[in-house]
Amino acid sequence: MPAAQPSASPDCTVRGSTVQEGASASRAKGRPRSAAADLAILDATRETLAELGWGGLTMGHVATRAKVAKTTLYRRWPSKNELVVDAVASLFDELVMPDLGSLRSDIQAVVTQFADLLARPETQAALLALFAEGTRDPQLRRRIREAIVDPQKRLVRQGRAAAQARGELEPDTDAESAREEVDIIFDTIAGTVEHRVLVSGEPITAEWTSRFTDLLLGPLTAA
Amino acid sequence: MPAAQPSASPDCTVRGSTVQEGASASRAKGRPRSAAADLAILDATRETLAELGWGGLTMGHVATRAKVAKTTLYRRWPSKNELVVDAVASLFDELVMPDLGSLRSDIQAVVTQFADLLARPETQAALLALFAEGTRDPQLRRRIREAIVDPQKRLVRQGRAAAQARGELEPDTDAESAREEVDIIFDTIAGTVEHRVLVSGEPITAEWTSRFTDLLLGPLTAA
DNA sequence: TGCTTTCGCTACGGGTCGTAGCGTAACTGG
DNA sequence: CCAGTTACGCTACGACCCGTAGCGAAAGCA
Repeated sequence: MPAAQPSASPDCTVRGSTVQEGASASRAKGRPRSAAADLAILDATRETLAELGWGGLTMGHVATRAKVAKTTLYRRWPSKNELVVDAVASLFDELVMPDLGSLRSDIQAVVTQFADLLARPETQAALLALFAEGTRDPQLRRRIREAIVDPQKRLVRQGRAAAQARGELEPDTDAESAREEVDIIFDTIAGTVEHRVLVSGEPITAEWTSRFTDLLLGPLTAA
Repeated sequence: MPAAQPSASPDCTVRGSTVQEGASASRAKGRPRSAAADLAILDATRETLAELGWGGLTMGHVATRAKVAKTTLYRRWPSKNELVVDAVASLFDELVMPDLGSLRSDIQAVVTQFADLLARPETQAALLALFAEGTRDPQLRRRIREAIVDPQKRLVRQGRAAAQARGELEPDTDAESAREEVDIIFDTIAGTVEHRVLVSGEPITAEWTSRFTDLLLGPLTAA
């Protein structure tokens, strides 16, 4: 398995005081943080997640596995939740919107990609646990949305744009209405696949994907 | 808020040995278990869940609140997870399939009911956490499916049957195909509403429900 | 009146979280 | 080259929770 590329925002804590002082780009003064440690910690988090699941993920384990002191983890992330957000977010970056020539095949491709991602043990162990914590901690939920959920809405937007360019969909008339439509499509795809895989525990077959795509295409397939 | 009726299966552990001996219905011999304690524990679990969330739910808290010794909890449920399954399952029994005269209004009514249920703090705190644990513990997942998920599929079946009786839907041709259709519809409704409420964190408005229903009805609305 | 099982209580071992204190390592500016 | 600043590894700690064990007492049955 290829090592996932580091997340866009490796650090979670701010170096120095909270108030921004002096120049905008503060030149670090002391010993710089080890970038290798960042990667080692995130990798160790994903590996431990895959092997032991959320319940078995302890800061001690991660630290040992990353060959790093436990205190080093707490210097970067305030809590286990934030660490896992960063560790998991990068997994979603591999999702891409292909342009296969028809809206139907594009949707099927994305659904299949998402199903494969959810089949991986580290995703499976972390995603729902993270969402669960998010229901209680509004700040964590915001981080989840910013790092994981919202970035993936690009897939829906890209797919819509391609279909509009092909003439399969009407062009947008109202920006607000378009945004709501993107949201509803996204929630439907993400929620349904998650529920099927993680709750019902049944596999995503090609036939299921085909049926589900029919549902999503809705009125278009009636013609 | 009205006290929820007790779950169908109050006990989780078997009294006596695992091997079934003698008569089928084993007549209890010693001091019987307090039925009042069962209800007090389940109520205390829901209340604590609503106030402190999953993370704040400890067996000690529940025991204290139910005015019961902690050991009494462990005599009935082997672990926190199983206790919460029973405590939460009864919340879902209040969902009903109304017969409002059209498939469209029936769907909207159920979606609204489900959204209201998910808006309640005890449901919100417990459901995703439970699902998350279920991804790691196959036995717990089975209990979740049997106690929470599968029973609610009746709603989809009832709605379909009513629509078929009205002539809005074609009668079933193949039993297997019908079962798959029920599954896909159920996963779509449950998953999408859960994702919208619990992950995206946005409210379910009447307008959203209307749009989502359009999506579900699919080809029918094109006519 | 015995027998059986539950009940409340107290205490315990094992594990995790997140923090504090220390001496040392790395890097920067004078 | 040397002081200042920051990160690092290590160890230890208090607080909390889990799940179990042991005890005497209570509540039903034969």
